[in-house]
Amino acid sequence: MPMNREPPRPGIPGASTSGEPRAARGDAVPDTAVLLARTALFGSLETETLGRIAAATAMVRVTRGSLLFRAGDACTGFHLVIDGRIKLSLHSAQGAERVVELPGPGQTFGEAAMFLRMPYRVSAEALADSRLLHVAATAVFTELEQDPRLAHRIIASLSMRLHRLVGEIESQSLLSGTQRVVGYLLSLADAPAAMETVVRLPALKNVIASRLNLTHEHFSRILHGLATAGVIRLDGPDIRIPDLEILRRHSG
Amino acid sequence: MPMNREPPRPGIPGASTSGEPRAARGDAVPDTAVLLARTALFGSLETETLGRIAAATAMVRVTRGSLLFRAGDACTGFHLVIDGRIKLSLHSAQGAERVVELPGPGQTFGEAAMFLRMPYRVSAEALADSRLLHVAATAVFTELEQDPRLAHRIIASLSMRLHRLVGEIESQSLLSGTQRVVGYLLSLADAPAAMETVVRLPALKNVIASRLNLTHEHFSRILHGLATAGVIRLDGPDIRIPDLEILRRHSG
DNA sequence: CCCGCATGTTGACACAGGTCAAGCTGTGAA
DNA sequence: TTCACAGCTTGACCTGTGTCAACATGCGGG
Repeated sequence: MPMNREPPRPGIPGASTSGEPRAARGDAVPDTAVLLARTALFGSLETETLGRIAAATAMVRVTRGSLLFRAGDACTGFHLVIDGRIKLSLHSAQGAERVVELPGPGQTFGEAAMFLRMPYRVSAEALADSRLLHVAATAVFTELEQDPRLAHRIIASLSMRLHRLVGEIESQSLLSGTQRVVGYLLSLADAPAAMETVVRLPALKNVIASRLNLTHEHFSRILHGLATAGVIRLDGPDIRIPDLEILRRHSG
Repeated sequence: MPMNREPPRPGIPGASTSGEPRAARGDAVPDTAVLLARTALFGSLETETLGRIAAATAMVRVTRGSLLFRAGDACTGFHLVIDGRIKLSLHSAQGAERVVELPGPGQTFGEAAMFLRMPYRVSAEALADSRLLHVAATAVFTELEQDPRLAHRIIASLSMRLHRLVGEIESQSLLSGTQRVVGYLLSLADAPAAMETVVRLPALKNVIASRLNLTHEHFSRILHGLATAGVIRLDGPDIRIPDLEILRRHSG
């Protein structure tokens, strides 16, 4: 097996009954309701509401390389990543792939398709062995009737995603390849300090390249260009950034 | 003044008090509530709810070339186009422009910024003398508390927009210039008939070019390429499509 | 009626980024 | 230990699209 950059935590007891709603004693997975309460969508909801949603939530385990769903499949709910990494991608008629997003722990995906009651537009593949929660659409819809706060959250979350997608379009049409890479590296380095920062790419380089709408060859050249310019240093999957400000100013 | 492809209806009496919530007798503008009820957002809402929202709605008139708002401005509500045409665009630091959307009569914009309570991400400029309704955010928020149906509508509308934006990203990263132009022409020709169809570009060609992420020169060449290939015929702002199926199959 | 400017077309050329191909490197399996 | 292969790098080359510049066209205003 090739390099696996995000191995599952070593000590997870088998618990082979995947799809079980609530994790039991000793398992590394916290309570479903607790996990849901940590998301932007369900944070600070009433305990009862949360409980009912948790009851309609199932744990899903996917192994590296397996498909969670593909574009065109019916959508029965949305997903929350517990651990691992998922690749959301579009596919052209000729087979070309374009990675759209790489949700990791704490992130959700599939809400838009769920609320539209339309099939998925993207395919989802596990880049590492992953555990997710699948929240059934029906539960969300029934709670939505009752709780205006939940509606607020959903609206805010969708708007935020819309906002970010516009940013995506902006970066793709107005920025050069190098600028997109720089912007991406800066977005990974959430620390705003001017100190040396190390970022780890959340997936293999060819995946990141596609996420940035570049070929992996071009991405490689850009990275090495930045390295010879001295604004980053390459170290396998890690990228050392001596000074974030200098990198930010490096327009290309 | 240069060519104006979308002149305001000829016989609109002055009614110089712009910003008046409700249009009076004789004016070509229907009742605010009626206009709102026609949108996907507010359709089939209770009359009272609609009335309260209509009371918080103001008519806005903008002349061709003037800015409705620019990126970074605070957002106090969203807009519904009554007539005319608005250009929503992004601007790079170097001054390059990218047209994102061209909302016309019946279409809305600015919801995402409103719900996020964040400043606008795009600028809005009138491409023709236009009339719009501005719906105050406060009114939407208060009605949202009460009416779960409104919440549903908003969620559906945001999801739909998200869906379309993903399509935008797909077309930009997976399709060639010619394919994007063909796709755009087909989207303008809503008639699914195989009969000869005439579509009129909703804005000047340089604007459409930017909307498709092309230079106007390249757009011109693509259009003439399609014309010499025989799949379309050019006639100023009109484009005649002898057979939609043949155009659809024309990949490149 | 003519001038001027906005708009669009066309040509020559440049360049970012894609394609193809060869080779390197490190990890996992045998 | 060795092998095989996935991942990555590097080089040579190609092409789609952008840039720049010249010119056509047509509407609106003086």
